[in-house]
Parts: sequence; structure tokens; C-alpha cells
Amino acid sequence: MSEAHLAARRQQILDAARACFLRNGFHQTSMQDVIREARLSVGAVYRYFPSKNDLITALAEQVVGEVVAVFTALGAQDPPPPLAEVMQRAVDVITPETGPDGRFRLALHVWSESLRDPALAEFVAGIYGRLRTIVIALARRARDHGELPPDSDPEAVGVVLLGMMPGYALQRILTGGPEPDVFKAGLRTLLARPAG
Amino acid sequence: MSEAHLAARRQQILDAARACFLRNGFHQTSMQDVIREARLSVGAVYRYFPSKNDLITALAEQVVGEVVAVFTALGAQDPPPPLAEVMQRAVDVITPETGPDGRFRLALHVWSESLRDPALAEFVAGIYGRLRTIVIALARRARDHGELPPDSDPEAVGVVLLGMMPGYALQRILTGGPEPDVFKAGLRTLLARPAG
DNA sequence: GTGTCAAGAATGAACGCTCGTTTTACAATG
DNA sequence: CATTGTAAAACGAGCGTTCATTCTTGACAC
Repeated sequence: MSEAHLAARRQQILDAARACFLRNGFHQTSMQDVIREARLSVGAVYRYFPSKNDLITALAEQVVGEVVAVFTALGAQDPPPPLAEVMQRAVDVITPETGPDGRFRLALHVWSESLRDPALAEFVAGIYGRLRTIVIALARRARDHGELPPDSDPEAVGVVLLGMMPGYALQRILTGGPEPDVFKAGLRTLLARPAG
Repeated sequence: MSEAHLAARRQQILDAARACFLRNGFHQTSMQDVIREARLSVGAVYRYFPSKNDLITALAEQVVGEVVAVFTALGAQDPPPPLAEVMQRAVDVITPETGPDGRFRLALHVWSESLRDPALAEFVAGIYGRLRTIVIALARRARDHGELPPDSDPEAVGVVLLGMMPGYALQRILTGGPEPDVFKAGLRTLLARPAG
């Protein structure tokens, strides 16, 4: 069998699992649910993922990995745009991911599960660390370009900026709001002022 | 039987459930776990909470309700302190609640569960809405006192500020950092600058 | 005080069910 | 012929919940 076929089957299972987990969370989704959604047999699924936990871990890592990839690209733009602009672009990236099938919804389940699963916790912490260095680098550049006061600490500003992103996603997911434009206006107010 | 006894028993069960749910999440905690932790019998627990879901809901509402009470008090200070000061006080309030027994840890499970349980989702959304009005009022006062540009939109600034709080808690829970002082320094940089 | 007794509180064995997983026998594919 | 997939049954374990039973409490008669 072609290697591509195997990868495709694997992805087919992961896609089915994602749909199920989005609906009901990890532990309220049964293997039967996933198997039915994937339109496969019991044995086929267990051939690719030896246990439910492996399925959860693989999917969580894939989804969270996709998120970090997008933000890495955002932070690596050359030449680097102004800070306020990068953050507004981030909002645009996040917004659709807070929708019914969005990846940030699954992230809620991943965060919850990572409190139970040390391996998943370590993975999530690693991802967060990478995002942290990206946004701190952004803050440093912004300071050097006069967008932030010269005596400001890039790490301090960076962690605040980083906190805004899941904060925005959470609000969207849990309440449906705010509108992206409103949030972006708030960002501009706080970020686009000339350094004191 | 005294009414105080009934309330105490109820709280005893809720405390046990909180400990279990913190350890293993809602659906990986069995009723037996809660019952063992509460040092009660099956029937006793079921007398106070007719189903596991009632237990989850009651606990979630209690915990989240405590959180909103604290923040309401923070926003109602008279005379209102500067914006940067209120936010830094909020950080101080949040920080211990991100520890091993902190309420924000349970909040992760509540957020996840609220994607499944519409009743819980509505409750959480309501809480978020109340916090939103508080922080928007803060932003309006800050603007009127010259802490923010006169043309800034309180709602826009408010939702950004609101997003920072769970964002900070999430970082603390998932990665152990940042230190409160670092985050507070970042807040000062972004908030304590004179209006442009 | 002391004894009585119904109502309330608490017990824990037991029930029906679903779970994740394994096994079996067999068909299709490359 | 080895790999991949199917279909179905079965496994033990553990789940949430029920209920017949036992214990406890406090008001009241004496």
C-alpha cells in the first residue's frame, strides 16, 4: 500500500476524531463515535492508534502545532511591521478559529486535558514558550523603533501581548463577542500611541 | 436536622468534588471518587445532588461566582484608582488562584465543559458579560481622567483589558510563568503612559 | 430525666449499561 | 503471501444510579 494512502487514512481518523471531540470533548466521546464518524471498522482505527489516549495526544499535538505554525509565520515577516499591525493581523487569524469548527475551540479541551496528562502539559508548555519568544522579539523591535518607551522591558510587554490572544479567543468562544474590529480598535489605542 | 447541618454537608460534598475535579477533570472523575473523598456513602451524596451533572453545575457556578464577586469588588472601589493600579491589583488577585488548588484551574475545566452543556455555557457567558461591563466602566473613567486618549472607545479598550486577565491566568497555569511582577511591569508600560 | 416513635438521614449491595479494547474469522488489495 | 480492512462478538472493568434497609435525630408523653 502506498505511503500516502496510510497517511490519508490516518488523517481521516484524525479528522473524524476532531469533529467528535469538538462536539463532546475528549472523555464524553467514545471510540465508537470516532469509528462511526470515520466510517471505518474497529480494527482499522486501532491499527493506526493503539489507544484512545494516543488518538487524543496525536490530535492535540496536530491542532496546537498548526496554531503555533501560523503565529511563527506572523512573527517572522520581513521587514517587521509595526507592533499594532502584527497584533491586528493576529486577531484576524484567530477570529475564524473561534468559530464552530475552529481550532481554538479544541484548544479549550486540550488545556483542560493537559491538567491531567503530564505529557500533554509539557507539550503545551513548550508551544507556549515558543510563542513567548516570538512576541518578546516583536516587543523588542517595537521598542527599538520608538513604538514603546525606551525603558520598557520587552519580556514584560511581550507576556501581556501574548496573554491578549487566548484572552480574545476565549471571549469569542464563550460569549460570541467582541467583534474583531472593536478588539482591534482597543489594541490600537493601547499600542499605537507614541512612546511617552 | 439543623439547617446548618444540611448546608455543611452540601458544602462538604462540593469541597470533595472540587478536589477530585481539579485532579482529574469532570468526566474522568467518578462518583465513587467524589464519594470516597467526601467520606460519605453513595446515598448520602445522591440525596444532595440528584445527578453528577447537578454536582458539576453547582460547583462550577459556585467557583465562577466567587471569581466574579472578587472582581466586582475590585471594580467598585471608591474613589476609583487609576486604571493601571486596578489591573495590577487584579493580577495580585488572580495569581494565587492559578496555583494547584486555585479556582482558575477549575475554570479551565468549566470552559471546556461549557462547550458541551448549553446551560453551563449560558451561565459562563453571563458572568463574562458582567465582568465586561465592569471593565468597560473602568476604561471610561480612565479616559475621562486623561489616562487614555479622549477619542478612545471604552468598550474597545475594555474588552482588551478583560482579555488580559484569563490570558495571564492561562499562561501561569500552563507554563508556570510569568512572574506577577513582570506582567505588572508590562501592564504599566501599556497603561501608565500619558494619553497621546 | 426517660422512653417512644415517626420522619429524616445515611448505608451499601446490586442493577443495567457502556466503555475501551481484544479476539476471531474472513475478504480484499498490492 | 503479507498487508490492510471488515464484521461481529466478547471481555472485564467501571460507570451512574437505584432502592430496600439500617441508623439517627428530636419532639413529645410521661
